[in-house]
Amino acid sequence: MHPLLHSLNQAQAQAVSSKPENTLVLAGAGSGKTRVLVHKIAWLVQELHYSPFSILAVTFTNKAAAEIKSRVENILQLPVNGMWLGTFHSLAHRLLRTHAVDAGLSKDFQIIDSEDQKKLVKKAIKALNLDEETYTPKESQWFINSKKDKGQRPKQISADNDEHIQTLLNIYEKYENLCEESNLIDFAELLLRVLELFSENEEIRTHYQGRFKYILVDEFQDTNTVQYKWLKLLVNQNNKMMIVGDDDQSIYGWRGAKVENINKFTKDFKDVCVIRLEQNYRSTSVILKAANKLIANNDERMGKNLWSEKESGEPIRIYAAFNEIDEAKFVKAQILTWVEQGGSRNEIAILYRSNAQSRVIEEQLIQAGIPYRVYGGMRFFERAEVKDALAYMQLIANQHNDAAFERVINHPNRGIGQRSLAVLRQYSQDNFCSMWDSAKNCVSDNLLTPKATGSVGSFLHMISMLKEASTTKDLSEIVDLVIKQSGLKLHLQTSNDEKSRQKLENLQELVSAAKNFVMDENQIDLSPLSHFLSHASLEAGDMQGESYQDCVQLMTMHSAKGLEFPLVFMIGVEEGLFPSQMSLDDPHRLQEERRLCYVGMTRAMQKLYMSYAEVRRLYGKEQYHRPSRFISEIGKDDVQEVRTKIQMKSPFTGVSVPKKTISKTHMSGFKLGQQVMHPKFGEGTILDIDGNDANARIRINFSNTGVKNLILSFAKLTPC
DNA sequence: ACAAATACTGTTTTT
DNA sequence: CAGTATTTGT
Repeated sequence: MHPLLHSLNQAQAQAVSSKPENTLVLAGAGSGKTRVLVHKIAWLVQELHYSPFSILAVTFTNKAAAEIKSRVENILQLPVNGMWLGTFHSLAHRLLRTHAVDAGLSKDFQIIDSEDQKKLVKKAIKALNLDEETYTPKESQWFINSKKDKGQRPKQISADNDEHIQTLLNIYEKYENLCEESNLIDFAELLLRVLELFSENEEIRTHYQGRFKYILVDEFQDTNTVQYKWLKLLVNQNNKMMIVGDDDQSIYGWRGAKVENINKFTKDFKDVCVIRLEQNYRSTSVILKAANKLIANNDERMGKNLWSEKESGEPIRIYAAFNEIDEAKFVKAQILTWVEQGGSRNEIAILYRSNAQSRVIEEQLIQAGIPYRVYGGMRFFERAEVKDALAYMQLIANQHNDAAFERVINHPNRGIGQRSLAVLRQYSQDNFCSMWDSAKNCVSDNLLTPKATGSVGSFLHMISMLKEASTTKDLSEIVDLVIKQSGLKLHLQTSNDEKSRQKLENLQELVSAAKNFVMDENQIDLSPLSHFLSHASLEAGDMQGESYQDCVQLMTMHSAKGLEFPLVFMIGVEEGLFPSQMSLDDPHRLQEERRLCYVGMTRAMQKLYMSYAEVRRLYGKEQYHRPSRFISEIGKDDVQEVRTKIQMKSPFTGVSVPKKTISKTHMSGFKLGQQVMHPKFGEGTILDIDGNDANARIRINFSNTGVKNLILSFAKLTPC
């Protein structure tokens, strides 16, 4: 057998070694899809002698791209720099830099993130003199992006006599103008421009069709309309494509991803070979069985049944908490037990639907002295102080970037307030020029107060000086100069609180980032400064590299996709939270929530806990939730309830009931959650023990007969 | 021009 | 409740 196929199962080997043809690999959770992708690339190069230059591999995250790159290089034992491997966005970026003029862009365009985008949209709304109450930046931004994700320009959309839509279209159009004037491109635009480039420019299209002999796409269920069209334009009779994805793990529909693209692929392309990877190497079969049962409640699935050779494993434990604090305490207790038994903390993940849920858990973990790490939140290049510094750099690279100009003109304070700014804005609007030019003219024509004239003048001078310096100095020196000359550093040094210290540290970190920055050898014609700025927007930087500490991982179920942990807690599994309130009335969104639950469950390798709280403090109000429908959909077979509602009287009476800790053994010798044998009812799980003597009532969930309440002294129970 | 006070608003976020 | 955004007051 070929060494590349050695470690693969039959389906995986088929995907890797089949002769090049359009292929759909339906890869279930934990079925080794990355492995297939990596081996396929290696196979193409090693066995079929494809040049790396003729392979295009697309992923959604930089992390995934980096992983594929390093694993391929590891197998081939040679660098694969010639290969086009990256995210949709980074590839689009590269294409647009190479073909800027053909794409109708000026060479030094800059990329903006969604925060900058929102500001620009806001500006567009203001410029159109619209009421910001009826046309919120948020809604408008969402409108614009969803249209761009579908590949639509304002002119191609009909408002259907709907005044509201028509206005949103006007905002879209105005926003486009603002972007163009400042030479800015947002994330969606990056992709849309490439689509338009490919569809309108036959020469370029045929060039890339010829160049890419084989195209691989990861996480295909997450592609949006534009990305799909983009790929479709690249494929002709002479090249082939392999897409890898899992319709059951499509959880980004709200961001424009179209699961249907998987199905569409099999119809749009001729003779698509479909390969299913159904053997799971991650979870126990109990977990898989439950996950399969859950996802079976969705319709329009491609169909897939995960199985495992692993032992059945422990049942999924369901904990009915009395409130969110009780839930957190339960999780804490289980973690302590796990660690006591020799488990390590980074084997543990606590997954939740929304970020706000981490707080209560954090409080308990802190109290117990358990180290933890919360994923998500601000990323490095998104932090305000870092973006301030970057805005200076953007302005140095392009003085006509109004967004950058407005961000830094009075930050740190230079005494240029709303009054002066209004003059500058008005002038730029009247004369159709950038804020930079407006400032220049307002200074020379004395249109500002003497004080403001001085401040603006020296600001302009400073930027010009920095621009001058940027041509001779290297990148990290420029960054260093920027944070000093701008006054950002001084500003943070004077305010002497903990926050400022942290911010200062981040700026220093930015200097190091610049120092360590290596230019992508594929784009030599870009200045280091512009290159670095693009990198900063395209790769916001998780900063997850550092902490190697052994700590519990806290994250949303969305960010858990692709990861795996021996012990997983899914918390807040309640109607209205998970599935989320906003998804309850829409069957499609509800199914996406279910897929999210599926993703969450399939993260677990050995043990899975799911919990819900009867009452939860949310937005300052107490909310009563029912257990999530997802819990009942899993069924009873693979599940063990740790405590039932009998304990839940207290929230209604307002009197707190002494809580039973399940780790504590009851004086009867039995403890909650324990497996017992009854002469008549057979095997069961102890759900609750009420009372402390022989008259204690015991509640047991029997696998054959269901839940029964018994008197401890009469029930002849034996542990098993 | 800035700090303080008040109003508002709450999923998920690969780029 | 808690964070942000905007408005108000000096």
